[in-house]
Parts: sequence; structure tokens; C-alpha cells
Amino acid sequence: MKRATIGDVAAAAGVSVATVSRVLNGGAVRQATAARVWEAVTSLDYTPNALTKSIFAGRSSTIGVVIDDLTSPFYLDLMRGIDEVASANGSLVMFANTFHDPGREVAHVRTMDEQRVRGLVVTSGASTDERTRRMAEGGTPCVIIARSLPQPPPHLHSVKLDNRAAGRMMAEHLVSCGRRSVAVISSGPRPSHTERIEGLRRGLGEAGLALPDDAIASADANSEVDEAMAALLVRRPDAIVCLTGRRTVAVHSALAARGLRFPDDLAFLTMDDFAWGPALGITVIAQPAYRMGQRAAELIVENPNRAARLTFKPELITRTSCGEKG
Amino acid sequence: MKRATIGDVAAAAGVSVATVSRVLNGGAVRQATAARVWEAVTSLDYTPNALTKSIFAGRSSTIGVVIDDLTSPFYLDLMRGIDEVASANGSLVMFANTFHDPGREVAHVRTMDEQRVRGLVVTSGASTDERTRRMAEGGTPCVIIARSLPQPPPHLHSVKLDNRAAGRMMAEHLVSCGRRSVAVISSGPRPSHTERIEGLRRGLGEAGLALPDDAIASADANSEVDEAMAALLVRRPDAIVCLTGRRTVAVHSALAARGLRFPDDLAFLTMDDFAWGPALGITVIAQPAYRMGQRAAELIVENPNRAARLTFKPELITRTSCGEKG
DNA sequence: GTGAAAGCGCTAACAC
DNA sequence: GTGTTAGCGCTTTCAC
Repeated sequence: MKRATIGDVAAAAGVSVATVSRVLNGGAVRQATAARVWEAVTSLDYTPNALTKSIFAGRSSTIGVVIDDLTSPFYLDLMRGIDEVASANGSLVMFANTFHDPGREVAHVRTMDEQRVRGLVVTSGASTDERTRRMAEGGTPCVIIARSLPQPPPHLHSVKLDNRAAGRMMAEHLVSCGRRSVAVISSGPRPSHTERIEGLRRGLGEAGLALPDDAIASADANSEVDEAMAALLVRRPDAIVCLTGRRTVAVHSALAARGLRFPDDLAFLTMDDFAWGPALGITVIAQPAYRMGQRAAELIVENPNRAARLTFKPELITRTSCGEKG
Repeated sequence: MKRATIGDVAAAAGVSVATVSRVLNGGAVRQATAARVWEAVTSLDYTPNALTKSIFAGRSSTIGVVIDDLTSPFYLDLMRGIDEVASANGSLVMFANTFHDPGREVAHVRTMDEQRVRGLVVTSGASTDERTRRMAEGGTPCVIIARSLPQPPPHLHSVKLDNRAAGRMMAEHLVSCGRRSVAVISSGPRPSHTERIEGLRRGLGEAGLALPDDAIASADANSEVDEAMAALLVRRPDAIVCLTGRRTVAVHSALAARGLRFPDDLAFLTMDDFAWGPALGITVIAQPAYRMGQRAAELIVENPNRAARLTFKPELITRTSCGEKG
């Protein structure tokens, strides 16, 4: 009933634990001896304890991921990218959701540190920066995702979207579709959203269009979207921009509930591509989330000395929701 | 640069390691001593090594999840349910995707075993059963998800949907919507699909309707859906049933590409609810995936002696894609 | 080639 | 209360 240890195997094979360790990890052992050891391994159903192994290495082989919320399409794809690289490197991924709760976030990052993860990917707020920075200095590669740090600490890698470019891209596309009055909905005051708005405003400005502050609403939760939408619609905009894929469904629903149709009543442009995008004809600005996840995991695996600052370009995926011309 | 150990803390505080361990884990220590220890902990930035701790416990506090593919809506919700319970219990979750590759699956389950996970949730094929069974016998609670085992091994918990009920529910709903010729698309020969088909066939049978074998097609990948659909459509069905949420988008697209509209040209009924369901008016048979994930994690946390066999009831979420009346 | 023995960072008796 | 000491399961010198 009890698990066999390396000592049990050694006893069964009539050798020392050192020898067993050698055949398991590829040291120089005579053919015949190795055979006896493998026999014992099999008959005892021995499974090495990775935890104990990690004591010597100083750290585990697991990659830690602390994410806002798996439900968001961006994070989901990011996760898949991380998983792919981890899997190819024999690493497992350990993850935890923060649900935007700073307390949870700090706790999870701490736990990851205690687990001596091989590296850490954090996508959440700024509350973890202190510890993350120390972890990085201590030799655990850490990569910050999707966040713009004013002055990024050395050692901390970062992977992000060029948010200003995304905003500008939105402006240019809407202008090219003949829209002149844009309303924006975001999900709380995140730095990435601020940058997207900056880009949007600049792009609009170049076309002689303004983006006044009251054309921007915010909804921290899906339940707040309807109210925010109502506030925006009194301005009679001809285009709605949703700054995050996390709110696409809710914004779409709020509009649909009012009987508004795309692109006739309103142009609709949102962030992050999603599976139903083509079917619904919704034009999006896509982030290469999967690629970003892969690169993040690669940074952990490769652990370069110099802090990497990776910025990815957004991509416009044109469909029909903005009244695109043929 | 090097990490502080419990010994470093002890030295800095002028106490023994045992005392440090006590203040960290809540033993009886004098107030003043504890204060000195905490001071040392802080100044040395000491973070206990969870790996080493787990050696004593015999296992880690992490819950392992080996899943087919995070992309599927069912598995995603399942995962969120698991995460919720794990998080509430101070556990982290470690996961790996198999992408339906038996080789990957075996390797991942093995790795989880080596990691001495507190418990394991497996959603994949049968290739892991041997090892999983041994793990369970060895005291690691294992729960099999969404799979019907002919004769489930003792010790292995299982959490599944009542697939026959789901099939019957589909039949009854379509019949009540006046449909008489049903075509079915599945994703490969999974036991759960077989059961759903059985239920569907029985339900249809009670209404005097048949479900011949050539009204059932299979698509192992999204890329095969279009061809499978073409084969089904020659029978001129008045209803299409999709047996898995993983194929909903592809099936919907294949139909839409042919200019077929719901519910006028065809009824459309699929498995697993999804965010865009309401917007698209697609009627679904939902699995309580989140709840199932919670229960699976609870089984691991509680680790009951008797193997649990949990079966969940599907739920019909009526919208408009089947031509529902009023 | 192989074994004995010293640790890895920590907990848990057991003394004082 | 606090320290000493013996492990937990494993890797890794260092002899032989």
C-alpha cells in the first residue's frame, strides 16, 4: 500500500541507492545491474518523487501562471500558448485566477514562489510587483503580461501588445468606414485601456475627429454594461468601440436588446478575435495571444540575462460590423 | 542572492530551526522570541519551501488536472469549477492538455503522479486507467470526468453527465418542435456520444421516429465537419443535432455557408451552453460543467472512502433555433 | 562500476 | 518554551 522508495528498489535489486539513482538518471552502470534495477522498479511500481528531486535542483520544473480570469478569450489563448511550450519542455503549468482581487493576487504569487516554480507568468495588477521583482532578482524568471510598466524593473521580462497602435488602428478603420462619432466602452481604468484610448484619440484627431471624455464609459462587470451603454447612446454615436474582448458579448447583447443592428444603426468594433467572430461578422482588433503565451513561456525556459521587452503588433480582422465596403 | 533557508532565519534570530518552524506553523513560542523570528524572516525575505514541506506530508497540496483540451467550453467551465474549490482550499491546480493524444496523456498522468499531486482529475481516454487505478489504490484520490466506464474500478471516483437523458431530452424537444427527420454529428467514437445517441434513438423511437446509422456522421476535427455535414444533408433532415460543444461553431458555420437558416430551413440543437448562445438564439442541452468541476475537486479534498459515482442531469435551455413555439 | 555517507530544507519527536 | 536530533526521499561526492 505504501509507495516504494528508491531504497526499496535498491533492496529488491540488491544494490545501493546510489546505483538505482544512476540507472534512473543515466549514469554509468553495468548492463546486468541496470537490468536487475529496472526489474525491481517495475515489480515495485516505483514512481520517483519529483518533489524530492526538486530540492536538489533548488526549484521545481513547473511554470507558474497567475492570471486575471481564464474566462477571457485573450487569457485563454495565452494559456494555451504557455502550455504548448511548457509541454514541449517537460514542464507542467500551475495556474491560479485572481479575478482582479489584489489580495488573491498577492497570495497566489506568494504561493507560486513557495512552490519554487521554474518561472512565473503574471498578468494581473501591480500589487505583486514588489515580490515579483524580488523573485526575479532571486533567479526566478518572471514575465509580466499585457501591462505597461512606467519604468519596468530590471530582470522582469514583459510581453505586451502595442496598445497605442491598436487604438490608432481602430480609429483608422472606423474613419475609413465613414464613421464620425465614436463611443468607447472599457472595463475599468487599466493602463492598457488608457493607451488604447490614447491611440484612438490620436487617430481620430488626425481625421479631424474628437473623442470627448463623455464618449468613454467604463463597466467593471458585465452587469454594468447596460447602464454604461445607455449613457453612451444618448450621444447618438455612429460607432461603438469595445476595448476588451472580455466585454464583447455583454456589449453586443446590450446593443441588440435595444434593437440596434450592425452596421446599419451602428458600427461595432471590438478587441480580441473569438470563435464566433466570423459567424457574427464582427470586425475585431486581434492580439496574437497564443504567440504571446508561447514567447512568455520561452522567456522562462531560456531565461536570458537581459530583461526582454516584447511588444506585439495588433492585427485588424475585417468583417462586416463596421459597414466595410465590399 | 541565494535564498534564505530556515537555518539562516534561525541564526539571524539567535534561535534553533525548530523554534522558527514553530512560529511559522503556529506552535507554542514566547511572544518575544516570535517577534525576533518574524523580524529575521522579514529582513532575510524568507519564503518557505513548499516542496520540502511536501516531503513530510508525503504529497503536495496541488490538484492535478489532465484535460483533453482547454479550448472546449465544457472543459473550460469544468476547470473554473475545480479552480474555485482548489483556491478555497489553499490548493493550486496543475494542468496539462492531452489533445486526445494517448501518448501525451499517459506521460502527463505519470508526471502528475511523480509530482505527488494531492489528487487527480482526468478527463481523457482510457489509456491512463491502469496507472490511475494504481494511484487511487495508493491513496491519491482520482476522479474520472465525463467518461462512462463499463465496470468502474473501485477507488476511482467518477463525475459524469447522464448522457442517455441528454439524448432523450434532445429527441423530446425536437419532436415537440415538430421535427421528424433528425441528423446527428459527433466528434469521434466516444462512449459519451454513444450513450447520447442511444438516448436520442430511444426518445425518437417513442415518437415513432427512426434514427438510422447513416443519419449519424462523425468529425474528428473541425476541418472534417464540412464534409460530414454534406453527407448528412443529402438525407434532407429537418433537424441537426450536434453532440458536442466543441463542434458547435464549425457545424453552425458549415450550415450557414450553405445558406441554411435556423429554424426555418433546419432546426439546430447542440450540447453545452456558451456565451453567444443567447445572442444567436441557439437552443442547447447544457451540462452543469462548473458544478461538475466543483464536485470533482471536492471529492479530492474530502477523499471519501467509498468510490463516488456522481451523475449530473442535463438541462434544456430553450431558445429559438429549433423553431420553438411561443 | 559500485557503495557509504553527507547533505538538500524542513518537520517532529524527544529531551531539557 | 526551546534546542537537539533523527529522519523525509533523493542526489552527489568520494572512496574503493
